[in-house]
Amino acid sequence: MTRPRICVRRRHMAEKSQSQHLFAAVLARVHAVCASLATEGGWPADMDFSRIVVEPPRDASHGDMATNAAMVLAKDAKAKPRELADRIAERLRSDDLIAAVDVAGPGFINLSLKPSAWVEELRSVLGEGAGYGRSAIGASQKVNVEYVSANPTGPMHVGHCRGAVFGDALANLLQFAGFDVVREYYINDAGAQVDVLARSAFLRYREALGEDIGEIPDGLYPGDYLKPVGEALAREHGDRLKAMSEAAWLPIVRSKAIAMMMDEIKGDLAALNIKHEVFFSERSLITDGNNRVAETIDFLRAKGDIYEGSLPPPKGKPVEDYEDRVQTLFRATAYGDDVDRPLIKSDGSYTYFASDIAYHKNKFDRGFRDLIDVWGADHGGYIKRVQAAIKAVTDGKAALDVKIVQLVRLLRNGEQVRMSKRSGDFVTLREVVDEVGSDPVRFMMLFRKNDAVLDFDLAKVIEQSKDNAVFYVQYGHARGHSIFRNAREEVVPGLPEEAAARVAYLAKAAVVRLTEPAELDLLKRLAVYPRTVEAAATAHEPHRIAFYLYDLASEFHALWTKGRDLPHLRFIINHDAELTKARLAMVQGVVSVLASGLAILGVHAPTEMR
RNA sequence: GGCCCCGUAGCUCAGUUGGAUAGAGCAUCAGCCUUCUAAGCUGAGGGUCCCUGGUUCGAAUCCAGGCGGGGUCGCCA
Repeated sequence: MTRPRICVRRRHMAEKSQSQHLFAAVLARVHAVCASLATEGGWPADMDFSRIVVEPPRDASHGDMATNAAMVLAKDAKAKPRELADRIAERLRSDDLIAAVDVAGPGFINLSLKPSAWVEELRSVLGEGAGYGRSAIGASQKVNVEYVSANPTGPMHVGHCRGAVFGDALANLLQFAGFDVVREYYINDAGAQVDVLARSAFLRYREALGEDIGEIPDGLYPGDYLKPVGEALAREHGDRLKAMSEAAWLPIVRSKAIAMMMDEIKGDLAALNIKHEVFFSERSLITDGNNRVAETIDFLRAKGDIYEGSLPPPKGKPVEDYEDRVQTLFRATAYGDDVDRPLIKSDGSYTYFASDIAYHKNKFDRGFRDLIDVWGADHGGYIKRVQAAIKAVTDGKAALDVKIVQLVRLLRNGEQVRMSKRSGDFVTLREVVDEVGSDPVRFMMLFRKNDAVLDFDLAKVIEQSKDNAVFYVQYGHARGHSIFRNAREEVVPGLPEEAAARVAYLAKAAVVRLTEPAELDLLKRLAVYPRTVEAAATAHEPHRIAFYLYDLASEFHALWTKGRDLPHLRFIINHDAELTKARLAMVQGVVSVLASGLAILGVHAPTEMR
């Protein structure tokens, strides 16, 4: 999936964000050195610096940061990588942030920063508070994130959960990275399934009026959740609907049922801490004054992307009543799809795909160039055709990234939770959230790449042990606050309880007293947070935040534990208030970043754990 | 059969968009420990990154082909 690269803009933004965090700051200095070497050495004017990166080396013994600048530029500069690296290294040595520079391997430049650099970064963490890690790479560009979009024919079930949480966290992440995000839900209220919903609700309506409706017939929705709809209809309309023809009552019942189902779905989502800004009705595409599906088809027809023709029979298992017929087709193959796709069904109504094209065109018309859809694994085969359609309908000016979330296997103590065979009786999202709470659901759904299948164990996610990543990370945050409480009683009585006041108080601490290697390691971990945010946002991968938080919590817990054997490493030093305050400042840094990351994931950051 | 996704330690999974000697947790083994908040800690062993070729300074990562698992394949949404 190629996303639009707006190079000029991007470079501009990169420069703007350079002062925002340490890795970007060092990258800027590497750029500056290379630029001066370029003018002196007469390197080609169009040399590409964009491939230069500054990143933490995998092996910590190589220093704090490494850059590939020499290897990337060697060819264009007509120099050997090692020699070029030596020249770059020589100039970096005089930098005030950098303590040591050496050249290794094929031409890596390894940098060790002065301890003061990390300590300064901690000052930034405290200075920026909740804003630390916020990025400008989004450049306020509009992004539409469409997720959940469950059919309004019943409550949400567990299957919807992962996409809902993923989409929501991704939206949070993009917002934090400086994008102008709209969270959107597409209500499929136009297909045959909502007519089935209406007929099912009508039965419940008759039932509410005292009629014995017996068994719900096959093909209708049997769930009890439609009973309140029937009752509401009976209250509002009495028995008047019964006298009407189906053509007359169906729209009335349908819109009532859809409205009540959407209320229920919104309640389910609220239980997971999810709120969309836009609920877009599929039906509104054709009923809202003008028929936008027809308009879109005309638009494509004018471009020559629509024709009447027949398709080869589907491969795979033979279709029972396959009948070769001429139909209205979108020339998807011209835009990278495998076959052309029908837009109008044999009964004359639009296919789902036809409305979907109009819907995505509508997003484009609303000013979005960056579209993200979150779908379930069973929709993988649908990606190419929608991307093809968007290419056609926007002249390639908008790009759609489809994030597929894989299946979740619901377990309890290692045993798969089976859904009952009786249709209509499924495990609802609400049941799961009620049982384990929203935090474990959200965190565990995000503690895995979206395209890998996930086991979700109802028993394990509420365990309070190190094996449970949710607990482990939240406890890190709570432990920080516990340390504040103890410090207030023992050594630092003036430490404010209120967060902003405490941060301001600790920002004045003598952080230069943080000199222990383990402490500096923790500060280094904090310093990669902004970088992690940017990388995760660019890749559309919120799971990276979850893994980062786990690592940060782990390092924090480890340092705490070291204080048991080595009392001089404890955060609270009774005879030294100044050192204690410096360490509390570090703890505050950890607490701030944990809170920030958890907020992106939509998980609470508790100040104590029962 | 076409297309899409996945394949990394015994197990569950990361791997910073192509970087250096591939990492973490669980499990196993060996020591230590009983706390500033309840999660114990430190270390060790453990690898054909599914296979074969290609691209280049450099591949778990990109490309081609194959193997294995899953999903999907007119007029469902």
